[in-house]
Amino acid sequence: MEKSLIVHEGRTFNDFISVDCVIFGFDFTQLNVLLVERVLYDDVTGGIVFKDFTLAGHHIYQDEDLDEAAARILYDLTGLTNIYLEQFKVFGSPNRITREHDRAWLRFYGRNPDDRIITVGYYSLVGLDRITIQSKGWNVAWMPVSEIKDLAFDHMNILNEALKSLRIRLMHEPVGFELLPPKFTLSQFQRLYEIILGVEMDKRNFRKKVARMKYLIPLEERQQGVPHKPARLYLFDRVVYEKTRED
Amino acid sequence: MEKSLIVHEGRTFNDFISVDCVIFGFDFTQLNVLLVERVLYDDVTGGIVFKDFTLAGHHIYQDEDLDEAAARILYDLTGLTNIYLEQFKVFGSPNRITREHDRAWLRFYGRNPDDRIITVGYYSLVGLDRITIQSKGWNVAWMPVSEIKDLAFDHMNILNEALKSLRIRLMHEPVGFELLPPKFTLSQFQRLYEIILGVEMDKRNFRKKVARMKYLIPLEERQQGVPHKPARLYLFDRVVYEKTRED
DNA sequence: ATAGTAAGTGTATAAACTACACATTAGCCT
DNA sequence: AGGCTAATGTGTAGTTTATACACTTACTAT
Repeated sequence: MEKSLIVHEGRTFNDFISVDCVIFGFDFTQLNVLLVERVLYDDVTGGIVFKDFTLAGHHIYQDEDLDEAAARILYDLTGLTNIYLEQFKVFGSPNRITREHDRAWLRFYGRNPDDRIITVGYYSLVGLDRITIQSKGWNVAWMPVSEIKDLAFDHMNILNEALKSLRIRLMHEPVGFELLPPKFTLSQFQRLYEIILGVEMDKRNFRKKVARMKYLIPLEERQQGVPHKPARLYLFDRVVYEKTRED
Repeated sequence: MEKSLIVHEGRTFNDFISVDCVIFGFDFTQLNVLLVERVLYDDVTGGIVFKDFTLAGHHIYQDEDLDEAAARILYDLTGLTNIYLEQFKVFGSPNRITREHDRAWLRFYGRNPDDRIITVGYYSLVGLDRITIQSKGWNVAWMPVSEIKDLAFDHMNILNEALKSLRIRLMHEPVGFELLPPKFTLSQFQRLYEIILGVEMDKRNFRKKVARMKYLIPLEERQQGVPHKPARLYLFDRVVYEKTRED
């Protein structure tokens, strides 16, 4: 452990703490995660040794709060602010990074793979339509959670833990709204629950349940351009929700 | 940030990460927390400048997992192993330690109060009768949560966050058993909920609810030596509980 | 024996959950 | 224009869970 050498815009990074953000997005069909491409080049030839994906993560600045760091990482990748971020777990095993290709990648970028780094995991929920990815030189991509088989470092584990937390949270609080556009149909809302929780739900019973949520505002507006009976659109009223929460 | 100098039993401490344990105990009357006395002595006279209390905390060893560190801290203070420990939040604000007496205390013990330390918070639940405090030179004490007005550093904040997590958890899972002796009465069990959640509950309705918990085993045994009708004793069956959980 | 104390028990009402089937209304196709 | 397709939208009956509420029982201590 040496004094930190990495400096950026006049601020010093803390080399021992990083934040990883699991950024979830829902496209009415699947739950997706925002991933960042990682490339290892050959020291000698400069050719590509491998490509894979990491979660959105970064070290924290020495004078930066953890929540701030998570918000910064989210902003740098998506341009979004004021998004709900949940700190769900810390990953601090001394053997977090054991696979040889992960170690090689770190060495290539001048890091010591034996340095111990503690990572604080956050997840955030973004409505896919609200976002135009601001790549800033990174190659980023939405990927369906169901298709992700492996990730860099221990990020697959971090993703799984984030999913677990999200599921528990979704069962108790209506966080699903965050993953949808401002106006949505009840079917879209139901599908979101079914996909994230991995269950099937009865349409009538689901509607009875959400009818009790006073913060779910039905509009006169309807879906347009669909080849079937157009569904009514709904709004999530955050103010009413905050009032309801007091119990 | 310099190379770590503190070495203990041949292992190196990580100076940037610590673990704080909020160790809860219930004595049938109140919810208590295990605290460790902190003393600041005068540099010159050696007299006591102040005494107060901290949570049970410690830096982690470089080769130690976070959960291991939490278990070690709990063991060192109570001699207990195999106790449930829940990692509930990370405290990493760059301004965690601003009060002058906290800074003075750190300086006295050779630390730089401006060093940034990230603390991972765990809480654990112990049945008070199971435990004989192993002080190992520290002055430790159980203190009722309701009587704690302030603690060292940001530990009051950590305690409050632990309580918040515990309450949420208690509403969803029957973790209360951990705070009671192996055999307990339903009134004790109910009082535990009332005290931790800060609510009053109806005796008959409470009993109806717990009657549905199949992992709560009624014994033939009864309370002895009480000046009123002796209550039936109950056991928590962990095996049945784990089976019930699968739903 | 009696007073004090906490244990233990039942019923009626309201709210929430589950299972289940058919008519409606838009676009699309011919 | 008419019929097809596809998803929307709605009601009821049975079961389980939540809430409100008061008196008898069994032990100890005086």
